[in-house]
Amino acid sequence: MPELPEVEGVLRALQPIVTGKTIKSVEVSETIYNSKAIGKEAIIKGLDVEQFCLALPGTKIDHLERRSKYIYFHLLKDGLPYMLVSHLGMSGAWFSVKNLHEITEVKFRKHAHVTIYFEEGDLLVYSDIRRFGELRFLETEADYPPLLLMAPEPFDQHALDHFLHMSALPKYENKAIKEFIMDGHVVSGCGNIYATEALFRMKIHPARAVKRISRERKIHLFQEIVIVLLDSIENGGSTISDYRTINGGAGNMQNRLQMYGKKECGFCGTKTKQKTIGGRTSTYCPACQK
DNA sequence: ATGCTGCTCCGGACGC
DNA sequence: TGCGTCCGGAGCAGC
Repeated sequence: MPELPEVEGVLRALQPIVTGKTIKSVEVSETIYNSKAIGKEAIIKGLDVEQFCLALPGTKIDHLERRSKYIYFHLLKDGLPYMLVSHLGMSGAWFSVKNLHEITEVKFRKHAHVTIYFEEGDLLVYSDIRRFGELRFLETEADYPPLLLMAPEPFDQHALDHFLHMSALPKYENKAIKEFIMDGHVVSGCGNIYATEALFRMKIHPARAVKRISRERKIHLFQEIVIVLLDSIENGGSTISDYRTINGGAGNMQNRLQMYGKKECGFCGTKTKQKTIGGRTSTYCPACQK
């Protein structure tokens, strides 16, 4: 499950490979073509397959940017800016190869759904087992308004003020803290793994109501989220289930996690508990987290 | 005017 | 072996 650190890893790997290249053509798998043909929004969002495949050729990749869990491919065509926006969802991955057979893991090769051919001769392949990911061709962020509503980057100097401001809104004050910090309008890029870790490190019960946490503790919690995200980026992200970096690489952060996916508390050894909060499985230590 | 709930994109993992 | 059920980022329609 790629969260901010994993997406950052993908971005850093992708950047030197694709920057400056020109897209020659785009191919979409028969599976996606068929899903789209019966009206489903499978991976390619907002455009039909033909429009998408016609839009990209002739564009040059000017630079990449990560925004929350999205990767923006900033493009230029005839001097005009466009963007290809990518979200990996649950199981999306990019592969830079010379041909499809270079994707050695069968499950990724089998679910290769969008292939970008470069003028330079190599390919960029988007593979997605669960098809929860998305690709959008846009002129600007405003063409897909939810992008404008995302919380600031957690490392941005305004991010903490934004977080505190949101925590006082009626809409959020009665919410469970875990649901709150996993909301992309509140914190950018913090999913189940890092929300779980940050709350464990802070010894806060994931179901505790936002309004029952002091301002000081909220500030510390936000800082802990930033620390755990940066720690993960430094360690190449967490390689869990279907997440891969470019060309199938793996990170090391999964070995540093203390609560996510654990049977016993890494601190006191108590058997961990699981509770569904905001519709998502949440693991916590009933002894340490209050 | 909010804010819930459920639906939608799916296949793999798991239990019986 | 085979079938049913659960899971999940995130937006959105409908109540």
